[in-house]
Amino acid sequence: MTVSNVVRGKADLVKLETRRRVEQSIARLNYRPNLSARSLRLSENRSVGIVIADTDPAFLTDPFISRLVSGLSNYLSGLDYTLDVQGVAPERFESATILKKAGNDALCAILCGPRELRKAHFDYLQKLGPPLIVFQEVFQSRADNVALVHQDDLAGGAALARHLLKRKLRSIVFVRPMLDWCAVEQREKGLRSVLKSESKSIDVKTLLAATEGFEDVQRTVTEYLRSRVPDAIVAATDSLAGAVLHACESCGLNVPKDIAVTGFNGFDVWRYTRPTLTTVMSPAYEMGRYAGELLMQRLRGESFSRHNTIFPVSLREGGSA
Amino acid sequence: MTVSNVVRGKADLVKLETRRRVEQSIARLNYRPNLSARSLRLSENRSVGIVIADTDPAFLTDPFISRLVSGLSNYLSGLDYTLDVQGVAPERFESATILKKAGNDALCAILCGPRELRKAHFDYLQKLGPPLIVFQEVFQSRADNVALVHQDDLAGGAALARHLLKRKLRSIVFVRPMLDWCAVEQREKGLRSVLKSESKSIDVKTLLAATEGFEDVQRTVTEYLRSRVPDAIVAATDSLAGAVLHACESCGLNVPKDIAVTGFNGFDVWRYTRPTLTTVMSPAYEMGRYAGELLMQRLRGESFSRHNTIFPVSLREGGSA
DNA sequence: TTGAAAGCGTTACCAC
DNA sequence: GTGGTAACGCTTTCAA
Repeated sequence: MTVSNVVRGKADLVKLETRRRVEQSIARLNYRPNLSARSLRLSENRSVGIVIADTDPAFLTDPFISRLVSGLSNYLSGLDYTLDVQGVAPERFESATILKKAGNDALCAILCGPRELRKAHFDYLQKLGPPLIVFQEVFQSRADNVALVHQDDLAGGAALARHLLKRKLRSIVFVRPMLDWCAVEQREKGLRSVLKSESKSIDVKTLLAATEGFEDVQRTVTEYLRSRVPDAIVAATDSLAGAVLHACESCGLNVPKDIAVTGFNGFDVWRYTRPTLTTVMSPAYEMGRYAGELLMQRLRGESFSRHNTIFPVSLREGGSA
Repeated sequence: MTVSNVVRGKADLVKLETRRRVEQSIARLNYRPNLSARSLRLSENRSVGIVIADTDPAFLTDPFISRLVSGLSNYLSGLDYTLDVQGVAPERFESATILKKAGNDALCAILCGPRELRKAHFDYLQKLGPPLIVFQEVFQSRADNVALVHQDDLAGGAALARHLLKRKLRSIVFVRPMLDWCAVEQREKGLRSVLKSESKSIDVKTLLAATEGFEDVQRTVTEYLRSRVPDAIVAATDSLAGAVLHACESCGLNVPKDIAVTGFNGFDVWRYTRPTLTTVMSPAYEMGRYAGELLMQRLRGESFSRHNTIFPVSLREGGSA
């Protein structure tokens, strides 16, 4: 017990000299306290898990995800909490190690796949028990252990639409990957709703690329452009937009004169392209950090202060539209 | 015990009917096995920790790091191991939560900062006890619980130098961030060694940007270009190279005609720029995956099959040099 | 085929 | 100030 008191810094409970002796032994023996034993005793793991559904093995490569996870991780580290990260294919979601065994005080998740599948995963996560934050989804839930955190992709899509309407538009193509993400659906929805209400005559098409990979997108768009050239291409993300720009270039189109191009999630890519991208800025890092705050509040015994948080986004004008 | 046998799938030890009953109760009670208790009993956590030293709070944003961590995480997930991820400022390295408490079966690390500091952190990590893999460092160690895994940045820098020597060169600038990374040092070393041996008359300067941030790099390079224009700029990474391209453009320089530019770690950025970047391809994902293999081998009781693994890199020619 | 007992390393509680 | 005792949930061992 005295050793335990020293380790945990209960300085007033231990005589100075005893403390010294204990500290020396700790240094000599290279002792580190066993986290499992501590967790077992306190029934508190000081650890949060995040499960990320994605078909891309390099799931942390997505700039939105990497920023969100960084923000969450840093906030938790500051409070001496650990973050377990696991990527998982959407079909295998429920068998993720993190979910099968109870080793985290709270869970976070990013889902993808068909809406029904995402809903099923959402329900599964809720039933697991521990406090849960799901990012970038728009489900309803009245469970008190669940909170949703997402950015306002609907408004983002709408803002892009309004921006594009400054030029005369007859046709728009929305390019997105086959894989379903709630955020992408919302972007398209926001875009279409403004276009429809402003002008019935604009032709809006959706173009699916097999994956988010550069080649797939470039090929799909190039093929499309061969048959007809829309007035604008709205890409679901900036990296798609980067591939779209190349497709336009290879078809001899000038952006933005012949065709406008926009992205989404302005992190870095928009700066590198020529012209720079008109895009929508995403507060991904802050969302991760905020989720950490919500969770810690909840773990302190309070209830979630918000069950649904929507982060605003902002249009950022580049040269591409 | 019977319950335990059911949970662990020791089917032959339990009568079918008993198993059914247990499974029903598990479903009804929403039971998940407690990982801490299991770890304590088995003295095995089924978890690996990775500590990443970085001054950038969004430490997972770096494309090399995000790919490496994804590769490691996926490999571990496949074996039902968990990955704890923590970013930490180099000054606070030793106080990282993951390191203070023993909660992982093995550790991984990516270091940065002045060489002496990195060495100190390396020694600290070794003394912790559990099997350790350090990425992107070139230290020596004969401890049997340590392995080093890095890519051949020396050869990468040399390859770039040889490529650049195809044009007549009088002066080269190597642009890098203030923050020290072993990989960056190696790239510079490889570059300089070839330049020196091939031609004594080439002037090689190093230009330090305050951070890796786009604006910092662009400003630093633009200012430099105002006083003189070298024949080539070798950037420490692709994202620096992206900023360098903008600086060149804003100074009215044509790349590659007036000046050559190269990057490093060809993941995505090189595709987006105009012209595309001449860069060096990095096997980051594979390095993470491979580290996972090494660790699991080691945790199975064998010793590290290799204490120092060097991954080859390859030059990828773009339009910028 | 089932289950009782012991012990993994820690901390809350309490007696000294 | 110090340290004995019990208990956290699990698995190994062994007896029933």
